[in-house]
Amino acid sequence: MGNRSATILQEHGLRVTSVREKVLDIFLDSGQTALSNADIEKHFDRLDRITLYRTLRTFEEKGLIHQVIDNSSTPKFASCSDHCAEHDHHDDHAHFHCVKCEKTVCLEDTTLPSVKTPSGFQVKEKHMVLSGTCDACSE
Amino acid sequence: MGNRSATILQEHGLRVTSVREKVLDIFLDSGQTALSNADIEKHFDRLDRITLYRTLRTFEEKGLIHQVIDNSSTPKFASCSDHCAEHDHHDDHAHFHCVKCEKTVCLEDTTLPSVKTPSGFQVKEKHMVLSGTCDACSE
DNA sequence: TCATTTAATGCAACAATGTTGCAAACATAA
DNA sequence: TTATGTTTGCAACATTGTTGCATTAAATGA
Repeated sequence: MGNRSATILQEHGLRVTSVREKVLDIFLDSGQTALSNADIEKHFDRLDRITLYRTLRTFEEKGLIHQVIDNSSTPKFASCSDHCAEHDHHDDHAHFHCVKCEKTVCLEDTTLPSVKTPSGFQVKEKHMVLSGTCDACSE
Repeated sequence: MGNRSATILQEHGLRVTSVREKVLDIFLDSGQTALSNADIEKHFDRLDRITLYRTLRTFEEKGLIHQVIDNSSTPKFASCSDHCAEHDHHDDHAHFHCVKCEKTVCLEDTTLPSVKTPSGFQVKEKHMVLSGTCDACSE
């Protein structure tokens, strides 16, 4: 019993607090969509922005979420899949950023092709971002 | 005659001012490396940050430079190749972001593979970012 | 269950950056 | 050289990132 987010928090060695539970719930419910700080704050009546900032940083450090790169200026995060470990994020699919509704979604079905880098370059992470208009905004 | 940057500015319908000339020169000399605001300011004794902000915005709007996505929080820009037009940037190669020296370079030799998107999605831009350590920092 | 320990929260405060308005300085064209 | 419109530099404010610190809350063991 106990809800899913509390379990996940404990598994990652984090204390279970109401803020963390709720923030994690929001990520778990967000599906394929990456969330900005503002997106998360909408779910709260009142949430200290510094607390959110630190919550997200902690979550990222512990491997619960990872930052999603897109071509907006607003940082966004998404929950990690199971193969993400602490300090070692893998997110091997492309993301799509809609320039109209500003949503950024994971394209789960895609896989990132390998790109050959010049000698001496050691690749740790790969990101691919497509941008344009999403299905809802293209109509 | 006159220098190259002045010509480019005129070709894009921009007035030739000392700030613009110098900023554009810096981009033309930067080779494969994308530049942050701070990188550019280093070349000046004293440069108003608002002027630089507007200069970069103007350059981007007119198609002289484009923003390079990387996984740092610092926006970076690079000069556009010839096939970039106003409001229509094409930058079909991957970029590499070194997490050690923070440099972001173009990997000119790479080409971005096409990724199939779900129906209804219209792709306008593609970006690929690799991160890790560059040749100089990997030793 | 309660007391102790340790971590999280909320607030103040500051830094950095994005952004606009406006007057003075400048580039361009006649 | 002058008239015109653009660019610049400054003031000012908004937003976000970041740290220190006191208060509050969670976990642990008795």
